[in-house]
Amino acid sequence: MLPNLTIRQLQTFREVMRSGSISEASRTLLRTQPAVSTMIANIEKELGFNLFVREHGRLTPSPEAHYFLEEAEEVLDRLDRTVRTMSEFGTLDRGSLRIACHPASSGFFLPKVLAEFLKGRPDVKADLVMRSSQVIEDMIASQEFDIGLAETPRQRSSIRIEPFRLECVIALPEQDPLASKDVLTPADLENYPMAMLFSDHPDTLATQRAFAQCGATLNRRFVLRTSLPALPLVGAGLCGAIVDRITAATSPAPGVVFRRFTPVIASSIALLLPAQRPASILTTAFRDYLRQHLVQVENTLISTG
Amino acid sequence: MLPNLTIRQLQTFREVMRSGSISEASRTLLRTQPAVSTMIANIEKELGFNLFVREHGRLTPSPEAHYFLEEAEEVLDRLDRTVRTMSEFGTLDRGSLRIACHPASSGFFLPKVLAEFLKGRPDVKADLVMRSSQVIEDMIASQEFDIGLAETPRQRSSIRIEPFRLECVIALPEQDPLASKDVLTPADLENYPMAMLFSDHPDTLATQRAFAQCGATLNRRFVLRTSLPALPLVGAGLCGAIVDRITAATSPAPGVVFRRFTPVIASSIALLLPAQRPASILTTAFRDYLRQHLVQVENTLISTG
DNA sequence: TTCAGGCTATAAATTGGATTTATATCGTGC
DNA sequence: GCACGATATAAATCCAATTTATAGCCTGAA
Repeated sequence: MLPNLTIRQLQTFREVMRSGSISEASRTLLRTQPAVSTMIANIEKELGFNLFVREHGRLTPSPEAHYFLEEAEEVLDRLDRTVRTMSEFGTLDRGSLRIACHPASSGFFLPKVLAEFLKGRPDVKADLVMRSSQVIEDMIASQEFDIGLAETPRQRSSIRIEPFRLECVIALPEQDPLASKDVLTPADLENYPMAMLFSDHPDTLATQRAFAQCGATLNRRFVLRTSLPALPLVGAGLCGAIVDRITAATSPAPGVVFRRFTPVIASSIALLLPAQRPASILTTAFRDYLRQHLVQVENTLISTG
Repeated sequence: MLPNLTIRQLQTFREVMRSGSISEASRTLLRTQPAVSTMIANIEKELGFNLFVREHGRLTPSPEAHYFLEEAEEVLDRLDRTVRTMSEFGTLDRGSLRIACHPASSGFFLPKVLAEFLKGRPDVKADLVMRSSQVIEDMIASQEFDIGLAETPRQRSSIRIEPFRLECVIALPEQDPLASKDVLTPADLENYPMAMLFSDHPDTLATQRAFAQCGATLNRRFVLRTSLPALPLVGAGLCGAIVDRITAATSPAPGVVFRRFTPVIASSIALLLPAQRPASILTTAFRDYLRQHLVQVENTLISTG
């Protein structure tokens, strides 16, 4: 029959060995002398042999006691490391984040949010990748990644979706006379040189529909893969641009002003989370943090400068 | 404030993770379901975060729970090894013996006793050295060695001494007419060729005194450092020999018979143990075992063959 | 739909091991 | 010889773990 030792027994034994005395140990352990005395006696009973030789009312550790001390220290140290590590999960000081984001958020928005979130958490690992929205959907469904930010996909049982409705805005050179208006219409932009995304993109399609409905001519001067490079073009006075709200809210854009547009062109961006499996504490915290920032972008009014 | 985990909590958690269910775990742990349920809840409270997501009355482990499982297994394994090792001390299956013996016991007696004692204890280490009795005394006093067997030294506070009085015997060729006698006297051995130890040795001195007292002539044909090589000389019919009891009792001696001698020449052999420090369990057991064998040698009658 | 049977959670009662309180014994040093 | 500091032991107490009892929830079968 093997002995059955408890952590408390190991701690008590260690302290008795360190101090060389039961009374002394009882003081540092904030217990009474009999408590320690009986606990040591119980350990000895469990082990089946004595750890100390008692003579003249003093304790002398046996060779086995010295060996046991080394073992006990290792067990206690191991447990201590575990406890420390586990409590770091609770304080968000440990863990890993696997984040997949779509092009528009990958330039400034997500890096900024992530940087803020990780400030002061040197032991948190992060894996941040940029992919097309379709690919992100699969990466979340397959649980390769913990959090996705992409254009809202159709409902799938393997993904939890939190959508945000973000109006696109018009970027204009700040000197342009149109910048005096709060809200622009297709008529205002009749034949105005514009930078826009590729033809397939929903925002492009929606813009074309808006112009067509008003009978206005859309002048697509620049075709881009992402909105970000439009900003320097606009800043240089070469064109205006239809820009998603995330890019507009976070990217540096000297010499550019943003104005609202009617009819509203809303891109539906969503937080994607793997369904079924629980998220880690860190993922949950970052999800909350990210959501908060998205809500903020959603609610920020575009004001006339 | 760091959490304070117990072994029982770790064991319980591990079982819940393994079986994937509190009810199932409670069965294998031979406890009731609420006991396990509250214990898991308490672990979560201590850690400060949940390890399982409860939905539909089922548990799903969080990523942190998987990590915690690995940690818990390591702690438990470490403790398990400790417990196993410590209980081996109790069953004498582990430990080390450092034994120093004097020449007479080093040839056959101590190796035989040690071999018997270690039978079936593959993990016990032994260090057996042969030294002069004076050196052994110091090696025990300095606690370099655990057990010494040597000629009885004077009292020292750093050594505990257990003396044994062992009569020397006469070795004779079995064909010799003297072999018919039970007890020999110096007169019987008048001018008989003898193998003996060097002149300084107490047994040699005592023998010389005995012969002198009887006015008998002692014929020292062979002078040896130990008694053992005397036996083949005696067996070959070249001489008789004064042999210490330990050598006589345990060494193979074909063609040799042993007879008592008066006046008695007694060598005082002693078990030497370090004072002050407690002996290991294994040392204590071996000391008992060795003592028993010494008593046996002490009490064995030399019978006429 | 309902019912049986699986799961988990919670409250209250119980238990048992750890702890405290109280006391005895032994040695050492003054 | 006596105070002091050590350890051991017994009895009382306390607290955490466990059991008992119960309720809620979901699933699958009738």
